[in-house]
Amino acid sequence: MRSHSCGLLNESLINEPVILCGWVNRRRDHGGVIFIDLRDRSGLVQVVFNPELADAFALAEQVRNEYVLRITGTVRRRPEGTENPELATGQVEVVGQYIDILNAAETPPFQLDEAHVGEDIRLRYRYIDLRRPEMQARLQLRANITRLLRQFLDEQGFLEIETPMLTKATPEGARDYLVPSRTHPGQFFALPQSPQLFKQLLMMSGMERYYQIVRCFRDEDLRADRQPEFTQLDIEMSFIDESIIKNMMESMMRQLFKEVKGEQLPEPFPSMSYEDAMLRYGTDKPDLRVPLVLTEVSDLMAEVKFKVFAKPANDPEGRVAALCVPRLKISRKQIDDYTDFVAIYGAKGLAYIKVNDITAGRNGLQSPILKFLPDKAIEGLLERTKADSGSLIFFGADKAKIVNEALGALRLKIAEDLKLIQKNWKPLWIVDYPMFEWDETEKRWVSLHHPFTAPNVQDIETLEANPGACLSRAYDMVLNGEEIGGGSIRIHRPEMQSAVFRVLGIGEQEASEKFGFLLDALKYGCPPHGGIAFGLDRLVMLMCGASSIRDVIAFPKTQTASCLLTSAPSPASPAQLRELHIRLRSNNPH
RNA sequence: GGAGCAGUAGCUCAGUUGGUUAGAGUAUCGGCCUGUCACGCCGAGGGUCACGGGUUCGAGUCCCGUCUGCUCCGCCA
Repeated sequence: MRSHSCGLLNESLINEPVILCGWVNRRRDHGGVIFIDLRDRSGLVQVVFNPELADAFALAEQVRNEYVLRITGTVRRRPEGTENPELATGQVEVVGQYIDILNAAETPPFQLDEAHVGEDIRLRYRYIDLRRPEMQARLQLRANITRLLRQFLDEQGFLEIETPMLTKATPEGARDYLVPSRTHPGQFFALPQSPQLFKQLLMMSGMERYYQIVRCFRDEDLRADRQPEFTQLDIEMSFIDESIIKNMMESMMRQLFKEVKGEQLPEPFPSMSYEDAMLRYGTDKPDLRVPLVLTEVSDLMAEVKFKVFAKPANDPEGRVAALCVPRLKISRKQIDDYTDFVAIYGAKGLAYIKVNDITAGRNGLQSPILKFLPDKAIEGLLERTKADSGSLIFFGADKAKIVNEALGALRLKIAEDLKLIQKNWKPLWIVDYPMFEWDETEKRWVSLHHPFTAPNVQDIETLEANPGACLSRAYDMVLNGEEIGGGSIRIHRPEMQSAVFRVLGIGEQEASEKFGFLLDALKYGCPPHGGIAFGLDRLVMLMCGASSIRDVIAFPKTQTASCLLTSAPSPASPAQLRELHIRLRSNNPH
C-alpha cells in the first residue's frame, strides 16, 4: 500500500519514487500549483501538484483537511530558497503524480493546530484529538516507557503473569466497582483495586519474581492525577528485604530516565522518614524541587500569651509550624488570598511576621501578633527559620493534620507563584511509615499502607501492646511531589497476619470470610516476600510534562467518571437487568 | 457531599451601566492566484447567548434552580 513514511523522507531518497499514505494536514491552493502537507504517524511531508498532470491536479483541488490519501510521486530536492527548516522533511518535497482518495472527511469539529481546544470537545472527538502530534508523542513515549520497563524486568528474571479482573470485594481501601453475577443471583464480583493478594499468592506459588502492567479500578472521586481505571506496574519478589527491592527499583528508574529522557537520576535516591517528611514538608510526598521548608516552633510557643498558638502548642495532637519565605514582598491582598487558600485545608487563619530588618530585633519586625510573642520566642523563631531582612514568616497553628496540610500546600502554592520550582528531577524514598493510624470517626486503627504490610517488629506482643507506635516496612517512591510508587515487605507468617487483623478490628470470622484463602495459603509454606506498585499514568505524565493523567491515557473519563466519546455509563435494558437479578429502585433514573 | 472557575458562530474568545440589527479571529463555502508552508486577496453563509424559571417596558447582561466541563476539599494510596 505504501513504500515510505511521510516524516522520514530525506535527501537520500531524492529521485526515488515513493508511495505515501496519510491524512491531509493542510492544503495550500495557489491556483496554478497546489501543496498538500501529508501527515502520518512519523510526521509531515509536502507534496506538490502541478497542472501539467491534469488528473492528479483535479483531485488535489477536491481534497480537504483530514482526507485520507494514497499519493504516488517522486522525491526531489526543494527549489533553492523554498526549503523549510521548521520541518524534518523540509529539504525535500514529493512531486505528486497520482492521488487515491482512500476516504473523504467531514470538516473536523476543531482545528488540529488550535492550541486551546476545550477538553470536553477533545474527549468527545478523541480519535481526532489523538491525531495531533503532541498526543501522538505522548502515547509514543508511554509505549517506549512500558517497553523499557518490561525489558528491564525480563532481564532481571521476572515473569509477566496475568491476574483476574473479576475478583472478590475487599474491605478496607477504596470503594469497589461491582460486577453482578448472572450465574449467582444476588452475588457480585469486584474489579481489582490492585492485584495485591494475587501477587502475594504468586509468591506462595513459587514464582519468585512477578510483574504485570495491569489495570486497576477504584470507585472514588476523580482528580487531575486520578482516574477510576488506571494502570499500575505491579511487582513482587520472594526472598528479599527492603534494600534489595529498593536498589533494583532505583536502577530501573535510573535506566528508564537515562534512555527515555537522557537524564541522570541520583544514585542512590535520598531516603526520608515519614516523620521528617511531615515535619519539614507537611506531606509524605514532598517536592524537593521547592527550596522552602516548614520549621517546628511548637516548643517556642508553648508559653506565649496567645491562645491561637499556645493551645495547639500544648496539645499532643497539635502543632505550631512556620514557613519562612525569603525575599517575599507581597501586598495585604495577597496575604488575604493565601489566608483563603489555607482555609481550604481547614486552617482558621494565617498569622505572619514581616522581617523588615533582621539586625533590629523586635523593632525590625512587623506583625499583628508581635505583641503576644516574648523576646525569647522571637529569637528562637528567627534563628530556626534562618529568617533574613525581607523574609516573610507564615504560621500554622492547629491540629497537626491541618497545619501540615495547610502549610504543605501553601509551600507549593508560593513556590509556584514565585517560580521557585527548580527544573530538575528529584526522586526520593519515604520510609518508616507508621503501621496504623487512629480513625477518629470509626474509633479504630486503620492501616496506613494496607493490612498485609509487615510491621517493623518481630513479635506480636509488641505490635498489639502499642499499635500507634509501631512502624511498618513500607516504602514509597516520590518524584517531584508525586507519589509514583509504593510498596512494602509483606507479612509472611499467619500468626502475624492474624494479629494485624485483630488490631484493625477485623474479627476472626470476618477475616476468614474475606481473607481465608490468604490465611490458608500462608500456612502452606510462604516465602518472605515484598513488592511495589508504580502508578504508570502518573510516571508517564511526569515524564512528558503533562499536567493531567488524562493527557497520557488514550480514552480517559471526565471528572464525573463518564466517557464523552462512548457516552458510558448508560442505562441497561430491562432484559439485561432481569438476567442479572437486578431491580432498580427507581424506574426513571434519567 | 462541599468550594471555586467556566458555558455566546464548527473552534478560540470579546460583548461596557440592562437598551436599536449580538461582534472579532479562525474554520467552512464561492471566486481569483504557479513556490507556499498559519499562503495571499475579494466575497458569502453561519447564533435555542447551556437548559428552565423569575424580575423588568426591555435580559447574553440581574436573581433562583438545573445540567455539563475543569481545579480543589472531603473521599482515594
